[in-house]
Amino acid sequence: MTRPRSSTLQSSILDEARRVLVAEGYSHLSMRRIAAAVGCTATSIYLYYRNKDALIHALIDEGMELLQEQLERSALPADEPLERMRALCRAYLEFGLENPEYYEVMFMLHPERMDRYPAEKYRRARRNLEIFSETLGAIHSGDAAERPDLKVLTTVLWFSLHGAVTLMNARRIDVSIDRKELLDQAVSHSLQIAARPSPSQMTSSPIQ
Amino acid sequence: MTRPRSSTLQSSILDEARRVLVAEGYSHLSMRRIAAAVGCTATSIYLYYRNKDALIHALIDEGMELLQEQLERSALPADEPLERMRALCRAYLEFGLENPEYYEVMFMLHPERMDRYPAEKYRRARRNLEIFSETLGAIHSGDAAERPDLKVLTTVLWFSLHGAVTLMNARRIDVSIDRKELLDQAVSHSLQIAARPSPSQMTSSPIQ
Amino acid sequence: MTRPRSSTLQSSILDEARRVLVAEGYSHLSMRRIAAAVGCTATSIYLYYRNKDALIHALIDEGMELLQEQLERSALPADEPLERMRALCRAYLEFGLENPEYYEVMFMLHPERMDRYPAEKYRRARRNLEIFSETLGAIHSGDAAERPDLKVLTTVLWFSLHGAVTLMNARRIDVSIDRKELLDQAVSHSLQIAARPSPSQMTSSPIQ
Amino acid sequence: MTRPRSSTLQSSILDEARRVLVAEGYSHLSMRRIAAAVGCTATSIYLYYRNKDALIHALIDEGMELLQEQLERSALPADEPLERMRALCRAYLEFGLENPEYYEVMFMLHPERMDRYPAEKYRRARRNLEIFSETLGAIHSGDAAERPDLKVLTTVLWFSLHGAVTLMNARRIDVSIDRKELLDQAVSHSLQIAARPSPSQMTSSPIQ
DNA sequence: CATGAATGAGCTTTCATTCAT
DNA sequence: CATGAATGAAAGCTCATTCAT
Repeated sequence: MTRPRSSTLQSSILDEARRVLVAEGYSHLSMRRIAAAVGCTATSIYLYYRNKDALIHALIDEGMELLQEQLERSALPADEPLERMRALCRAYLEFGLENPEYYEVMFMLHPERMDRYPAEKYRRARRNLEIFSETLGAIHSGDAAERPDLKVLTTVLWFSLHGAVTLMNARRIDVSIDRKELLDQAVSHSLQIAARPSPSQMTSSPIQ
Repeated sequence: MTRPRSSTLQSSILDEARRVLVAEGYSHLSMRRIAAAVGCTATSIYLYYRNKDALIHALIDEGMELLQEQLERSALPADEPLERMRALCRAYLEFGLENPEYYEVMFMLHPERMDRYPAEKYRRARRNLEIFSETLGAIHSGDAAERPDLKVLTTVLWFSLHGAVTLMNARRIDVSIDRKELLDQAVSHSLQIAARPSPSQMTSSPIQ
Repeated sequence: MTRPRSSTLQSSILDEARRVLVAEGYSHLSMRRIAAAVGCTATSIYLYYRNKDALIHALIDEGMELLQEQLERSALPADEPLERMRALCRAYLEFGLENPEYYEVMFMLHPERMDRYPAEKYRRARRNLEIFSETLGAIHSGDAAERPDLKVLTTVLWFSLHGAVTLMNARRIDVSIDRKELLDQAVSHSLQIAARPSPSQMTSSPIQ
Repeated sequence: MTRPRSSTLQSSILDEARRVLVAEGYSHLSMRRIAAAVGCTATSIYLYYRNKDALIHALIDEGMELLQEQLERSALPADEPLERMRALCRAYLEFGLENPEYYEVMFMLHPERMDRYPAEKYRRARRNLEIFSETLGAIHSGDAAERPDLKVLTTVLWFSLHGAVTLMNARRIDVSIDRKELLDQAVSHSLQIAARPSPSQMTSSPIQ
């Protein structure tokens, strides 16, 4: 009556799309299947999303926002940059491991495979990296001259986290390995980005 | 009469499957297309591979072997463990970046999504990790007591490399970042695994 | 309040339908597309046109009127019947060649394939033929007794012109043929209708 | 038993395609409909025709061949060129009027709307025009110097015939007109191509 | 006068797979 | 050892149209 239902179908569609995606993966996500599950015709989906890509973009968007929230929430209690960074890493891993298919659409889809990719959608994605960048910058604040580019460092940090999430989600990890310790070590290793000596030193004598 | 020509078709199929995979990507890898390219009918493929999954498993197998060869070849000239490790990291990245589709099938396919998955297939995959493990073990040879489990360390190292390969292949990296420097830094960061202090120290004061 | 603005949408729809037709062809003429272009919903079109056929009939009507105008305008300066006829032929060809999609809808649609076809719609179409008829009649004014039926002659003339328009628009003409000369000859041949000897002579000795 | 049936499905498909085409027109010709009518799945059609275009091309081809046969058969008994020409015109009209949809696919489809048009298919189409050309050439044999290009004359002749076929098939002809006389006059007019004076004369004094 | 929501039928095409031979 | 024939399911998408408001 107070029309909380006028947007129902649209959100049901997104809900169901997310569900199918999470449960069965990207390749099983079809318009028809969503429609069947949500109780409308495939055609109706097109009333709300111009095409399948648009629907997926909405999902990605949603995921990026969710991740951003989780990252920001996790970083709040930490007042020291390094602690903040550790919290961020943990939050990122958590998000990726708890929302594996979400994560997959967000970070594993190859853009060249999406016909129409709205560049604008990447902005929100970058925002998440910037959260890491800023914290990393705070840690390294003193020695701007000698450290490698902040963008590069952030990306390398991202590599670690992303590798952890995707390999674990793809069940590529030996089951005999203790999951908790693995995650701890992954975080520790990631944090070493923050402790890296300058690249010149690195090259000459990487270990000590 | 008893010439091994009968095995020709089987190997042609695998060759062609690999070619299609590398050239056009996993999503274009269909039985029909392989058959057309190899000059037989789609039906014939089923003489040698129970189904598409089986064929893909064979491809994965082959890819793992190829990667293993490349890793071993790259490590040969290095007689110092750390140099060896650096060579291994570089070789891994190179393989992943030069064979993106191959790499994807090898490491990004979710086993639970393939029907009838023979767990046995992963054995060869693990061999590749062992190459890293052994080198890592050699570096850490002295302090077995205090360092974290070798398997764990190797896996964390793998995270870094895998993250680098997949994010770069998925074109998720800011184009303004210099590719070469990024790779150098990724390798450097990965090598820090070999330089890690003991975990207890890590936890208390990760930097210093 | 009583301003004729209410007729605006109706005419916009027709305008847009014509534009889409001319620019993109009959096969792209869909209710949705028209609605999108005109800035209303597809549903609104049904307020003014019972269905797609009705809309198309309106278009045909309009096209017939347009053709009529062009024919009449072209014939104005000619005071001699034969010159008038030549002008009419040229104008007809011009119209057909310059508005291929329009022409197609006007003259190539099969009425039996349109549901609910209002035969009355053809009246305006016939007016265009009458323009030719009248001129033809003026040329032949003397020998009413022996010439074939004027309607028949006009139709045969129409055959020539229509054949020229449609084959050229369908790109069925050998590209090595000079377009201008072809048109000249087509007009010349059409004009021979006006110069035809009586049918009896025709049959006995068509040439000489 | 003597396997006259091995090619049955293929020919049934073509038969049905032709039937649908003739009965309901090009726009109603769908793979599904053909499959349903012929009793197989839509997929099976693709065993014999690579896609819808290929199927249509087969139809066109068939039609062109049929027309050629009819033209040649009709011309046989005539030993005088002009009589031969008259027979050809009549045969062409007959073919077009008796196989309206066939004719439509053959001559009214716009090639630019067919994605993949095999240029080779046009060869057979041209052969049919050449039959006219040759006969026209025989009539005009003496005065090669002054007559317009033979190709042009043939095309203009074709205009007349094509216009007659298409307008009649599209039911655009006033029902009060006697069909037989109309056809006679159309043939007569077409034959005037063979009797045309040189273009220069035409222009100076078209009627006498 | 106009809309928003929804439908159902339809489209071409691709796919992995099976079965009789 | 290999094929040719055929299937059934599924895909993304567009269409004209309706109905309640």
